[in-house]
Amino acid sequence: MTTCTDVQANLPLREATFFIMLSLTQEPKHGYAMMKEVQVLSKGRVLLSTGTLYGAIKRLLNQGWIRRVNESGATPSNRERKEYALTDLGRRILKAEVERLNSLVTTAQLRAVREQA
Amino acid sequence: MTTCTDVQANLPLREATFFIMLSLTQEPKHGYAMMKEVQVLSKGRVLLSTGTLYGAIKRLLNQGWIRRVNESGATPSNRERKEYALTDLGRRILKAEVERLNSLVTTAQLRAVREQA
DNA sequence: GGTAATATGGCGTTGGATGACATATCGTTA
DNA sequence: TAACGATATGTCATCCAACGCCATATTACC
Repeated sequence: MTTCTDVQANLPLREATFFIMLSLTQEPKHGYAMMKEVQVLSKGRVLLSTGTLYGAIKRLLNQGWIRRVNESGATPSNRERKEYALTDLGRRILKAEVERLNSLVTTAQLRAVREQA
Repeated sequence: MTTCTDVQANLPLREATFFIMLSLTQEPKHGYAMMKEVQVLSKGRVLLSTGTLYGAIKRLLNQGWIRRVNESGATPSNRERKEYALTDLGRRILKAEVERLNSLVTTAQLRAVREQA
């Protein structure tokens, strides 16, 4: 584990990372479910490859932003499924990122970015 | 020049790129001025290294997102200063990015990302 | 004359994203 | 029951933007 508890130092999040973490805000999920959720959350714009997804999960675990959640005792089958949840640190980072994003939008709109045409 | 006119395909922008382009929305600027402006726009959060700045300028020129602007005939001195401005494509991309960002914030806030503590 | 600010640029390294590949199970249906 | 698409997890090589470090030169000020 290589955790950096300085929230600001971990920003900005890349798009894939942002959506992966956002997909875990409500309840724990396993990888494949996260992939599908990201697709919905991003309105189809972000289609994670498995390389991105499982690479990110590995990294996020290592950083202590998500943690492994034990599936409730008896598995419905021997089909492998690993569930993950946000840690408190992860939740704080995600919150800070949303605030950063919000500030970005406000700044940009003050600049009145418009099409000339 | 390796221009891709598909605006959506060029998103998301990295933070440095976003701020560099945002610094050019009002009037043309030269590199060093862009660096200072980014510092202000980001409220001190983003301090570009010259490596990032001039690397980005080179790339943005190549992509056709910014263009070189001739300084008004007689230079005030022989001090080298190269000014740049957003192209129409660049402006469209920046606008699309702000919209993407705005959508991101809305989505995230619907998800109600809050601290538990 | 010295120092800080202005100004431009190259180069090697790092780290996250990506696409390709590999593997196995589950559910449906022909 | 065989085939097929969806579910599910993972590795690997490659790419690219950002970053820190270095180099260089001019301008302003004391």
